[in-house]
Amino acid sequence: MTTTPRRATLVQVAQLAGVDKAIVSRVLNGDPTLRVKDDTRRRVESAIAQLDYVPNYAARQMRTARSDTYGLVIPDFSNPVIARIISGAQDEAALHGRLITVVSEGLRIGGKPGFLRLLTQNRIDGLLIAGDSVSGEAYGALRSSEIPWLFVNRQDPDHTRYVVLDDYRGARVAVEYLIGLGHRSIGHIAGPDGIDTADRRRRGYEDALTNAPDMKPAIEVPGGYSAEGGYAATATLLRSPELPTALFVANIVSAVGSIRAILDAGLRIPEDISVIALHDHALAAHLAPTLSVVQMPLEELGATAVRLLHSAQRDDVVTEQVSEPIVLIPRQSTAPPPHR
Amino acid sequence: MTTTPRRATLVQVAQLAGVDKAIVSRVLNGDPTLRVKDDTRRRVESAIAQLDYVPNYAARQMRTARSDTYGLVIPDFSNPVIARIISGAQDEAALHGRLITVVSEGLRIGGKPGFLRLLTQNRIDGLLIAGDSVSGEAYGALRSSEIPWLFVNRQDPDHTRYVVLDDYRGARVAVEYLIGLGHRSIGHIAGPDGIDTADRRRRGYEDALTNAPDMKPAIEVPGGYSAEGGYAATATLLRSPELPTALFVANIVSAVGSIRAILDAGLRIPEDISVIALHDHALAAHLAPTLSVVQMPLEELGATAVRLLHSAQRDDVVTEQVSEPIVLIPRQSTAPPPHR
DNA sequence: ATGAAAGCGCTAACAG
DNA sequence: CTGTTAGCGCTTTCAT
Repeated sequence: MTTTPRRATLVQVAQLAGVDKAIVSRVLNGDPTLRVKDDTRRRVESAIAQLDYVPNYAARQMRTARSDTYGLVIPDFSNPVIARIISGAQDEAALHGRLITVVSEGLRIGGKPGFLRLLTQNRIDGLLIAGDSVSGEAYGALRSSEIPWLFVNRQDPDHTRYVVLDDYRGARVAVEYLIGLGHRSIGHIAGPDGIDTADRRRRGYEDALTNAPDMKPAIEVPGGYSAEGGYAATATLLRSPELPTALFVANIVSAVGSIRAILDAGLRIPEDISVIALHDHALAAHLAPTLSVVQMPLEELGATAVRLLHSAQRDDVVTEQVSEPIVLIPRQSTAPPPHR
Repeated sequence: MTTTPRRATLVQVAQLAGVDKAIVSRVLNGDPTLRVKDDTRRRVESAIAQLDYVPNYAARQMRTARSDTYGLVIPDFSNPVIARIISGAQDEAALHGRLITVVSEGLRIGGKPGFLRLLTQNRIDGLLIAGDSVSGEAYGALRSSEIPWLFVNRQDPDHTRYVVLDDYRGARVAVEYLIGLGHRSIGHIAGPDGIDTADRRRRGYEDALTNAPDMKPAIEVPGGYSAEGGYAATATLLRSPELPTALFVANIVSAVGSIRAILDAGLRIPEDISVIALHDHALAAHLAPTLSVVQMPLEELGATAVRLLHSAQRDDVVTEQVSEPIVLIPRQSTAPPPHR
């Protein structure tokens, strides 16, 4: 039988250093009001090092009622757009010495949504919501909770606490690029009806058309942000009497479905029709054809969300937009329109 | 000034119910040795409901030295294979009333790897490692830590605590399907050299060839598990003197690169060359052409990992393999070989 | 410049 | 069947 070496506590450090545990605690936490002799401080620090002391997080959390952890609710880990938001948020939180606990919105623990567990059990100091389905009862629980929260990439029902991307500008950049290539008839495979990100992209598309001369009327088909949705919407759009020469797809995942619908219809990309999508991800550069995109600042969105959660007061109105950098990445899927 | 309603504590519940807090605690935790009058139990339960009482998690954690949380180290949130492992792990943990804290292996907090923070701060009751880079010093910290840990989809350096997929069988299923279609010359775009998942897939490929009659020799090119790697390896392979009629790609992400390399070379899929990959994800059904795959039980892998972590003793040797369900999903990218 | 003391909210013996 | 007790390890206020 080997005895498991019990982890050192504050008291043991204090004993070794020959001081009271209060001193050790204050040294550890960098208490600015603390005045100690250099020698004392050194003894404390060497005792900490010698015992390999690490503060007990649970005890500290209990005492301070803080967890140094933020929660993040996401729709689904398999969404590549969300993945980049998580990365940005986690890295930013780490800069503040904090962790992020990510839960998917479908998760249920003991019959209740998993994120409510986070909320009520004092496990987090703040909550970010990047999911669609926090509404109704769950939103009520949020509103009445004591911890700060913020919607990410999505407006909250009351439009008071959210941070979103500048989807409007992203859409304009994409469509104006197509116009610059010479396209005069441009269709839009939109996001789901009634989702605010989709609305902003749609307005960006429409305004880009309106502000250019000689454009054919807008053709919009809502497609959802899935490959299936993109396929179906594009198939529908391709049956329009007036076939556009270019397509702006609201989301890179639906764009994959779009591309297949176009190729399935016997059309070539970009010879017959150009395609550009919003958001980038690793695969876009390796699809056939490689996909032109407008890359949106998703990591920055996640990071900004953490910063705002960190600094904003519980009842502040926070309505931020992240606009930089928005980058056009032309690849094979866009070209000047065909002569007809 | 509104006074924030302080959350109810165990003592308040006990007072309201007219019993001692110990009783409340034991009712709450379902202590099997507890004998109480039904009436008492009812009073306790109604007091809990009335005060909307939720146990303070930090206090409980401090007292019990358990956090009801497992850690999971991943290479990267953007990896679709990893995403499904996370989902499976999180759902299984929820069934046991536990949460999962996911950290990417590159994360650093205060100059140290983020997962070490989890480990030393009593934040987790166990750690799953699905990343590549937990080795050397970090692995030492793991070995000497008191909490149980388990490698997922990857063998640990000592080959004593891991759960992996049956990559060998997945590979055989894929290759034997190609053989069944009539292919006699099959190439392999392999995973990274020296990674155990890649080795098992390679052996499955080789054995499938060996066990079939009239097969042309194996052609293997290591490609990494990235789209770039798949593109480069496939481009190399296509310059072989003996061009295979089918390709088994070790990973779905690299398969995207593979497809593009083949199309870029002016070959058609599946008319000139068939392609099948290991692992499925949502996009595979929407690539052009849609991609045939062998779907591996990634959610089950995550869930099994949690179950093993949960039940195995700290020093048990755990070397599990998850084999069910492995499902062949034929799509457009595979067909009988061309007549030559 | 440092120590003493109180207590955060909970669980687990043990006593009755 | 139920109450009492003794902390878990830490931070913070107040003395000295």
